[in-house]
Amino acid sequence: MQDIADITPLVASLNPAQKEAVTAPPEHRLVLAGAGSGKTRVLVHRIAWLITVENVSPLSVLAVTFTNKAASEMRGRIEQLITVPIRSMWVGTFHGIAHRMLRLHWKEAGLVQNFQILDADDQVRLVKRVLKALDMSDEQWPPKAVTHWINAQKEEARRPQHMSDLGDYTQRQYVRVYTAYEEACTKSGVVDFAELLLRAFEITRDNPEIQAHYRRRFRHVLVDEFQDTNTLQYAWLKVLAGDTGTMFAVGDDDQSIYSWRGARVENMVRLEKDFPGTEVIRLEQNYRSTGTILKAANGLISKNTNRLGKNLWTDGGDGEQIQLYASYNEYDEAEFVANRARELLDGRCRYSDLAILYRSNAQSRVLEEILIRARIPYRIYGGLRFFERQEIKDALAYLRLLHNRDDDTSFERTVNTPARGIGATTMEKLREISRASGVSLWMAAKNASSQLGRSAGNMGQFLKLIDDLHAETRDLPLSKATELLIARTGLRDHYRKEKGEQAEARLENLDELISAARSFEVDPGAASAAENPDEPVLDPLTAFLTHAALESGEEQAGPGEDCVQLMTLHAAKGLEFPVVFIVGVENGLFPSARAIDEGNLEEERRLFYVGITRARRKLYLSYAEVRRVHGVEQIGAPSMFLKEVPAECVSETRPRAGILRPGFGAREPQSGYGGGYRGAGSGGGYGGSAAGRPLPRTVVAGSSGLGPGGFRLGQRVEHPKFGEGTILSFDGDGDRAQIEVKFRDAGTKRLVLGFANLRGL
DNA sequence: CTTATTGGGCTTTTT
DNA sequence: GCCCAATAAG
Repeated sequence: MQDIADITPLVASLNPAQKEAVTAPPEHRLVLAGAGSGKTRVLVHRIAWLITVENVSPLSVLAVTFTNKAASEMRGRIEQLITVPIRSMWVGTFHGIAHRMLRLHWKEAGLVQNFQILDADDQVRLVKRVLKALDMSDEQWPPKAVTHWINAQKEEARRPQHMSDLGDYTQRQYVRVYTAYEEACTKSGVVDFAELLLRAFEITRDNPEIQAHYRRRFRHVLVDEFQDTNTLQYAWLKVLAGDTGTMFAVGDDDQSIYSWRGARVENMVRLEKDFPGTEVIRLEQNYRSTGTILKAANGLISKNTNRLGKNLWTDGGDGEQIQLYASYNEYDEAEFVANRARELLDGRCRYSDLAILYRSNAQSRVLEEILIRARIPYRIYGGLRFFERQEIKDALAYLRLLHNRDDDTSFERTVNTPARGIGATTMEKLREISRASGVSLWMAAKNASSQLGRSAGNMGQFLKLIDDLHAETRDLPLSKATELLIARTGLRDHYRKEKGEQAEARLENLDELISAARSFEVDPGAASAAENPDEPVLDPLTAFLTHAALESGEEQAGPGEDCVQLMTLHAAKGLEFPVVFIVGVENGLFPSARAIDEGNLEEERRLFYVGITRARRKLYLSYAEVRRVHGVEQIGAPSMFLKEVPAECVSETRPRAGILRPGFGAREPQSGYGGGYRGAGSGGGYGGSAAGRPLPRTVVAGSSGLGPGGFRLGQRVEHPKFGEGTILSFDGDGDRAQIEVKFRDAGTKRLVLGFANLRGL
C-alpha cells in the first residue's frame, strides 16, 4: 500500500482536467490536449501514477513517441518524479521500439541477425539502382516518387505479393520495382524505416507466441502526439494492446500537420470505436500564452470544420496585441525582425527567447543575411544532421561493409571513395555480373575479378583493403577501429586535400565520429549487471550503427549557446518561446501555393495555429508585398488567414508613410534598401488598422512595378522571334537593363531590353 | 578519373 | 536563386 504522502507530488500541481487524466482508472483514455495545456506533464504523471499508485510494474508499460527527443525527455521526467527504477521500461520512438523487437526476434521476422538500417537517402539510392537493373528510366520513373510509393504501400501494410494486378500498366511497373527492391534489401541484409515498422507489425500480428508475449507484458500502452500516427503505427498499437492492454493516447487534432507524410488524424476517432469504453478528456487550460494570443489562435482554428472541438483559455492576462507588419519585400521584412529583436534585447530578452518561424526553408537565407549584418547571433534548425553528413556516411559505410560484405549499398558507396580507379564502367560490369549470378557485389568482385579488365587490380586492392582492415580492427575498441579505418581507407587524406573551410569541418566531424564511437564501447563492469530476455544485447558496432541510423543527431549548425532560433513552422511544433516572429504570411507562401491549388487549406490553417500558439508573450506577424520566389519577383497578397484572426487582437504597423516603394528590381536589395527606407520597421506607421478590413496601400498609382522602358511587371509583350509572353522581372537600368520574359512557346528568356525589340500588347 | 558546365526542380520532415 | 545531379570536356 502506498501512503498519501507518496502521491501528493504526482497530483498536487495538476488542474482538475489534468488530474482526471492522470488518476483515471486503468481503462482506455483519449486525452485531447490543446497547445500548451501540459500534455507531456500529463503523460509523465500518468506513468508515474500507474507505477506508484496502481502498482504497475515498469515492465508493463509501453510509452511511444515520434522523436528521440520526446522519448528521452519523457524518461528523464519520470525518473525525476518517482524513485522506482524504470530502466526496464520501454520508452521510445515507434521506430526505436520496432527495432528493438526485430533485434530480439530477427529469426521470426525473417531477417539476418546483423541487419542494418537504410536511411531515407540510402533508400532512394537503392531504388535508383533497382530501377536501372530493371531497365526502367529515371525519367519515366523518378526514383523519389517510386520510393514514396513503396513507403506508402508499406504504411498500408501492403506487400507486393498481395497486390493484385488491376491491369494497370503503371501499377504493374510499380509492383515490379517494389518486388525487386525487397529482394535487394533482403540480399543486402538491410531494412528501411517503413520496413522496421511493417515487420514489427507483422510478427506481432502473425506470430502467436510473440503476440501473446507482448500482450501479456504490455498492459499499458501510452502514446504521445497521437494525431501523427499513420495507418501502420495505429494497426501495430492495436494488435499490441489486443483486448487486454489499455490505451492512453494524447494528442491534438488541431495540431495535425503531417498528413502529407501519412499521419491520419482519423485515428483519434477510430480509437474511440476500436477501444470500447474510451473516455475523452479535454485539456483546455493553457499555461503558455497571453489571452490575446489564445483568442487569435481560437478564432483562427474555429474556421476549420471537422474538429473534435476545443477552446483554449487562460487565467492570466490579455497581454499585448499581436503586431502585424506589412513590409515592402523580404529584406525589409528581415530588417523589421532585426530591429524589433534589437529593441527587445535592450530590455529583458535573451537571444534565445526569440524565434523566427517561416513556412519554407528557403526563407531563412535573407533573414540570415540581415541577422549577420545586425550582429545578432542566430541558429538555424533543420539543416544536415551529424550522421547525415557525407564524410560521416562514408566512414559508416566502411564500418558496415566490414560488418557485412554483402551490404551492396555500402559497397557502392565505399568502392571508389576516395577515388581508387574504379569507375562507372567497371561498376556497371560488376553489377551485371552480380545480377546474373545472383550474388552480392562483394562476392561478384571476389569471384570474377578476371572479367573486370584493367580495373581488376584496383578492385583487388580494394577487396584486400577491406579484408585487411577487418583483421586489423576486429580486436580493437570501436573508436580505435574507426580511427584506423578513417586513416587506412584514405578518407582522412581525401578530405584533407579538399579545399575550403568545409574541409576543415569535415575533418573535425570525422574526429567527432571517433569520439562518438567511444561511448559505445562496452564497459566491462556495468554490462552484465541485468541480463533481461526482453533487452536485446547489441555488440558495440551494431549499437553504434543503429544509433547513427535511428538518431541522426543534433544538427550541427552554429554555436549552441544564446541565439535567436530560426526554424520552419513544422519544426517549431512542441516548442515555445517568449517572443515569436512568423514571417512570410502571404497567400502563395502561407498558405502555400500548392495548398491553395489543392484546396488543402485546413492543414495550413492548423500550421498557422501551431505557429501562433508557440508564443508566450509577444507575437509578430509579417508579410511582404513583393518577394523573390525561385528567383522571380512576385507580388504577394496578405495571407487569407490574417482575416480569420479576430481584428481586436492585432495592430498593424507599416513602413513610414510617404516613402515610396522602390521600383521593382531597379536595385538589388544590398544597395536599394540601405538608403531609402532603412529603419522602416521602427517607424511610426499607423496602428489600429485591424486585419480583416482592406489594407491601405502606400503605392502611388501607376508606379506599381513600372520598369525600364515603360513596361510593367506581368505585362503581356510580343517578341519578333519568340512570340507572345509575360514580363517576369526587370534587372538593372539604362543600357544594360535586362528583362525576363516567360514566352508562351519559347520558355523563359532573359533579354537585354535595348535589343529585345519588345512590343507591348 | 577529375573538374567544369548545364539543366531541372523547387513546401513541410522524423525515423 | 540555389542546389543537386547528370553530362561534357580536360
